Amino acid sequence: MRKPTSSTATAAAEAVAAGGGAAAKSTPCCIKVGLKRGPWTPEEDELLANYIKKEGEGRWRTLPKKAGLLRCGKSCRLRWMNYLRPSVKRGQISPDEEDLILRLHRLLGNRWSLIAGRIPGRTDNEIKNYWNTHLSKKLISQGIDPRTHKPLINPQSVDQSKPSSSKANHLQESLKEPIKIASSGLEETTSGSAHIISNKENGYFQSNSNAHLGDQYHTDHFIASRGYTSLLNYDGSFGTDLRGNQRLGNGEAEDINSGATEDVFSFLNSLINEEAFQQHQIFNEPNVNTSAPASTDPLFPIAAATFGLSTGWESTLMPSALDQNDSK
DNA sequence: AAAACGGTCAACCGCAAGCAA
DNA sequence: CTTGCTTGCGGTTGACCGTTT
Repeated sequence: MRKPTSSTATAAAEAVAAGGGAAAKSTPCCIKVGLKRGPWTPEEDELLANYIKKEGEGRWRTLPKKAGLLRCGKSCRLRWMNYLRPSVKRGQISPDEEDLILRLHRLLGNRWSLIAGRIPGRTDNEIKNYWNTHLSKKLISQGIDPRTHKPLINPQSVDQSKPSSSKANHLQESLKEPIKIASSGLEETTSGSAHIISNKENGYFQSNSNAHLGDQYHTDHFIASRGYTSLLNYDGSFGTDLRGNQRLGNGEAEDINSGATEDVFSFLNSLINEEAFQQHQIFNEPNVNTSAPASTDPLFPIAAATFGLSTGWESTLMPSALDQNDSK
């Protein structure tokens, strides 16, 4: 990580504050005269860290003034979250962490904060950067689409007549048949398979899985048998607001391991740790017993897709309920 | 030696959700 | 119900730095 040199950082920030460079752009967050932007100085870091040590996180809007900082609250929060927090881990991403990021990304897509929440000491920004600079390139070099985790070239599924003018278009085009799954469950296709799709505006998380009708029933039982009663909707999406605990009242520190998100992470953990997903066995058995061995669990295909097991399923679970709240 | 180039990552921005008034 | 405020998220930018030409 590059540490801002005090002199250049200060000079840059001051230049911006003085109205030069990027200051010409509209900057609603720091629009007030005199607020600094750009890299943080060690002095500013110290002020912020000392203040939070005494008063705790939160109340970001008023924090800068109270801490004696010429920064906007947003900037302070970001600096604390991504750099100054004691729990922030420094140094290279380990192979284990990299593996985990890949798996979680396959499950969650660009939900950087959720991914970060499962990787102790790593921030969403760090993971996002690592993904964009390392992992996505790595996947591309392996012929894998970093967005879908599927093979990059798939001429059959791409309509070449349409220009890929945007990310959304590109992703939409990669969908063979974007099927909206009603609350009744999976929709049957002509091939007898079903698509678990919960298509966000940007197209993330679409799935062309070959889930058979009735699998939702099995999925529900899988979920129910583990106590995750509300985690999946009938459309195969997460039913819990994954961001639930991130909207806290004034002054409450975010605890990514508490509240509603705890359930989600328990669920993720179960996927990660589930013995079934370590042992590749046949999923598609007709008689699914809720107390059956994990290897027959109906979520196996989802997890298998998530964790790279070959089952014929290529689904990626889409938290559509989440997306209703997250309708960007 | 220096200019050009490309990669990395801290920081910024716009937007949206949650909540209180 | 509406409005305003606060906070958090994901996408993007641009300064910095190492490598190549």
